[in-house]
Amino acid sequence: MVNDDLAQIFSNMSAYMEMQSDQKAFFRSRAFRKASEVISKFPYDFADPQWYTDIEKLKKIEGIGQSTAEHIQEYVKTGKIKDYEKMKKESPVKLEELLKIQGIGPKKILKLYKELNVTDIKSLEKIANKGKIATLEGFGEKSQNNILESIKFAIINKDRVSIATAEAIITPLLLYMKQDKNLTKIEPAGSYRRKRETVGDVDILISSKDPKSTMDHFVKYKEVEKVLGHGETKSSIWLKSKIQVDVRLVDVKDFGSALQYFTGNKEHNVKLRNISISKGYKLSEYGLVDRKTEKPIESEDEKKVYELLVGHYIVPELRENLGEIEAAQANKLPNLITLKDIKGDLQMHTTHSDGINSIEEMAKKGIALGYKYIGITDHFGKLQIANAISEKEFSKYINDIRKADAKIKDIKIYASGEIEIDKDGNLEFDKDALRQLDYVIASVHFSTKMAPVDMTKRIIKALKDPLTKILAHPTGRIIGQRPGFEFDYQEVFKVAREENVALEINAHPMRLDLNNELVKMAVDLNCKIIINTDSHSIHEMDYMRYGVDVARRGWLTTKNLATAEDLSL
DNA sequence: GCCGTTTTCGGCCCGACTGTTTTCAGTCG
Repeated sequence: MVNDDLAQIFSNMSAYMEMQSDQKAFFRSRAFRKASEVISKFPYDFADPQWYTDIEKLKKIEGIGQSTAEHIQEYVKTGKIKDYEKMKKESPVKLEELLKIQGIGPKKILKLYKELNVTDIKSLEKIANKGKIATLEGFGEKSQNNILESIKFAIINKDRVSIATAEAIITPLLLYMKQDKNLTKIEPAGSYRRKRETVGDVDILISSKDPKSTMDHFVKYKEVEKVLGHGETKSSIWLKSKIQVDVRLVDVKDFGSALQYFTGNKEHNVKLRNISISKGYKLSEYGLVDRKTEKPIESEDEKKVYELLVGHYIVPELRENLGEIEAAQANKLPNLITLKDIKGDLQMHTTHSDGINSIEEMAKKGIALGYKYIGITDHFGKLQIANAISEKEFSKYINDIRKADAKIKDIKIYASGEIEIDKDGNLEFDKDALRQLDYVIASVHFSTKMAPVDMTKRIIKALKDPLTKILAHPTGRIIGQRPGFEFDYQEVFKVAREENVALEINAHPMRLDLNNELVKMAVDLNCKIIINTDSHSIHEMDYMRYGVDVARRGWLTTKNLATAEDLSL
């Protein structure tokens, strides 16, 4: 959505301003930051004419004034903001790139540039490896190591975008491709089809009655920045949104085996090919053929390829060579959950803390999604920036939820709160207040660099508090920005099971935490898993599907999917 | 740059944490 791009741009402009030292720039920086926050949470698409064409309407949004409103208009119309382009051009450093490194911000970047001539990640890494950062005033040995570690993480995650971003880019491209009347089949493949949490290049498989004209149509897509390759069976484009898309054209009769091949992953395919050999076949993107007679067995229908080789169809989400092939052979594939199995959403924020919609609005959205219940979980205690609920504000908070619950008949509204687990593993809020809630959702936001053994103790203690019913975003990772903190997952999961605490899959596309591997571990340990969106607005409640994708990739069935009843709410 | 007046200027969110210091600046949420 254009809002996400705008939010990112204003956040970057804020950083550029912060690099200047005068008072005026300081407050401009704050204004940009505020605008970025407001835009990122805004529930309607600015690209919709009813918003961007009406400057007075834009200015009514808190935090957006004349200048920001004009910038929004400019961006929707032209795809660029001149002031921002100017900032980028005039800056001696690649700020956007360097800001991805944890622990350094505009001020430190400026210092690194002035003292050591650091201009991008590459020069930063070089200087850090030479040990020069540790000698700089305000930096030290630890800062240097943290920078190096963060660089490694940033490099690994370079050029990958979240599944939600990829989806927003690919969906209109698929629609555009379908306008071509010669196109007979189209299906995205690769990690995108497997619903991986991040996507590098996107592979799309197509068939056409007229390959040449369909490929011409593809490379003429209006979002193309550069055509990287243009042939009759394979073309590649680099989109303005900085993502590469490869299209492969195959004969309709080979579509199934080609789709199988290009969906992967690699290890899964290797194993499948070995199985085909042992059965006297040969499997490639051109079909399943008899090894001796070279006679084609099956090529058009992917499902049949699987049924012939391993007995049952394996859905793309499971194709990671994590036991799915053996499970298919033994007729023990899990009956994976689907979005329809989700009966409610037990983590969301409202205007009582840092959300932008009211309790009633969230409830109505819940009804529209067909939910039986929702849980309001505003921030409590110390998180001042999140406008957390203080002990003084508590009674109004809980009363408001009870009132809304009494008023709105078609959905149950639970009263809860997202409570910080302090360094020692205690829930950081007045216990008498917490007891009035229907449940407590506990999570870690601070002091995340603890030794794993201490973090394990800390979380376990919180799980053993009888008030805790859900452990939210257990590892705290933010995709592409920071890895999760480490602890003894098995140990923590076992305690969660014993204490009947559900482990959360946070469905926000930047979190997806637990990830699929940890979901599988938790499922194997027979833990209860809950999927919540952690929404800060009604439109984020639609993120549930990303959480369901992770759950499916983690082999989750309804047996281990927690409901309100399971948590005895 | 935004906002709200005391209406065209003056004030603007804040606490914890980290790594660096020995009282603090920068970062983060």
